[in-house]
Amino acid sequence: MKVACSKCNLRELCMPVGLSPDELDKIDEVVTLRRKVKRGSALFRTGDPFQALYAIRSGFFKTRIGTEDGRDQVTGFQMAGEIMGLDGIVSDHHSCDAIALEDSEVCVMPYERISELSREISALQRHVHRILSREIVREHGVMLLLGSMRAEERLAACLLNLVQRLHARGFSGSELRLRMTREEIGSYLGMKLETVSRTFSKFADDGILQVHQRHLRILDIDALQRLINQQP
Amino acid sequence: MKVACSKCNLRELCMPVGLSPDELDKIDEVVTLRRKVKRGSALFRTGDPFQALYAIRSGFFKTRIGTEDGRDQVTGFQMAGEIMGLDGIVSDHHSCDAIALEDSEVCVMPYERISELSREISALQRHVHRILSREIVREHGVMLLLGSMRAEERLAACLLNLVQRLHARGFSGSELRLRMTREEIGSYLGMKLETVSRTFSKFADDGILQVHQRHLRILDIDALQRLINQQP
DNA sequence: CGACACCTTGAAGAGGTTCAAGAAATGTGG
DNA sequence: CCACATTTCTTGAACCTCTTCAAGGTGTCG
Repeated sequence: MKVACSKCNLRELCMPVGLSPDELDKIDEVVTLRRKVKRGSALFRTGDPFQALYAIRSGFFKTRIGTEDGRDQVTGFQMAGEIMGLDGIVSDHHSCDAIALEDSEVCVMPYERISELSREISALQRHVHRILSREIVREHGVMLLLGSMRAEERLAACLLNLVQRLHARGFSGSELRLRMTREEIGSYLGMKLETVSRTFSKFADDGILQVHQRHLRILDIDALQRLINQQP
Repeated sequence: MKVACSKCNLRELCMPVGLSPDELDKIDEVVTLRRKVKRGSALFRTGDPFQALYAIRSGFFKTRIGTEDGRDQVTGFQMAGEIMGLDGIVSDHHSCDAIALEDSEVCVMPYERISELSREISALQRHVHRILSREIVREHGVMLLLGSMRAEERLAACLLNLVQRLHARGFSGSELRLRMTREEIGSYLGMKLETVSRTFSKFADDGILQVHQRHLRILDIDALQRLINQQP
């Protein structure tokens, strides 16, 4: 039932590499339990006490922040092997919602345990730092996207990013099934759902993409790449 | 010449609180040297090998990322007591530029030393995690700003944020001297310098702000606050 | 004092939003 | 398994915000 990290096929995504057998044994104690999250429900919500980081074992999530006045911003989409909950460290409370976009399962890694172990295993310490830093760099990229790109470029960048991450997990490098709505994509990319839909249609007209609802087939990946590498 | 961290008046901004005298002694070894950075020059640049984190002792910085096609996004403005360089941890190379906007001085904290010490001092370990997490949460806020706010709201949010951070450092809560150009503000906020200028003028017309070049006086801070708390 | 960078303002234009209506897919309950 | 309700997606047309282009003003530094 519970698969040890040391035997998990996602280990290279979540855990440091190059550990000694001794260290590998200890690492197995990081994950205390698994938790299933139904599509549409929350792994954690803004304000929840922070206790653990979560590695996605299977499924797909969005994270989002909201404001009192009802504004809503999707801050990212997360897939297998990625870590959620980093936002909670600073204040001991989560500052965003993590919502499953399909039935999912996560590995619960109590923060206290991670902290203790990374004082013993410097490779783990380094790994935790890297995960945090990687998220900062990822968000820099989103800021570039939101701050300086136009609608077509944003969507192209988002699709390329998704397909590349899926490809790294053994899925097709040209075909994907979106787990999110046009509205969620729009929220992430700072545009309205109608604009997302129109841009999909334009890509289809241009022969870059085949769009059937949430099934996408990328016909011309170079064209997508060119879109984001060219100044308007 | 070199002021020990334990005696630095910015200690509460950079360093963990509640350390034992013994731990305080060790903390002093984190900062190996100070480095002056002239206005306009870089503390580090994209591609530079990552070796240290930097705490701002005095001055003001911007961080920015660029792309091959000449796009440019300011990812943040940093002031005394704030930490830079976190982006470099993940890949051992910096992924943004840190540029001084006025003559500045930073405390160099070699990453190796921080890592070693935070294995010994769990308060330091926790502190490093918090700093990284805080940056992630800050960037979530910027994503909300860029993804869902309009020009006036963005500028209002930016000004409130700046003045609040300055206030926390003992400066006025209503008056400030900008260290950056309209273009840099615009890059940060995802708008053109003309729009920044126009929005300043509008705020002045509305009696919210006095604007004389880079000297700003906030006349109605509640009005600014209301601007960002109201849906369009 | 002159050169340069920075800022302001106007007018025209483009890109994206809003509002609206209908189509397609998905889920629900009988 | 089908009928119906609901959610999601697409598309059109009018509108609005911000950008672009342009010109002139202001401040700063050698």
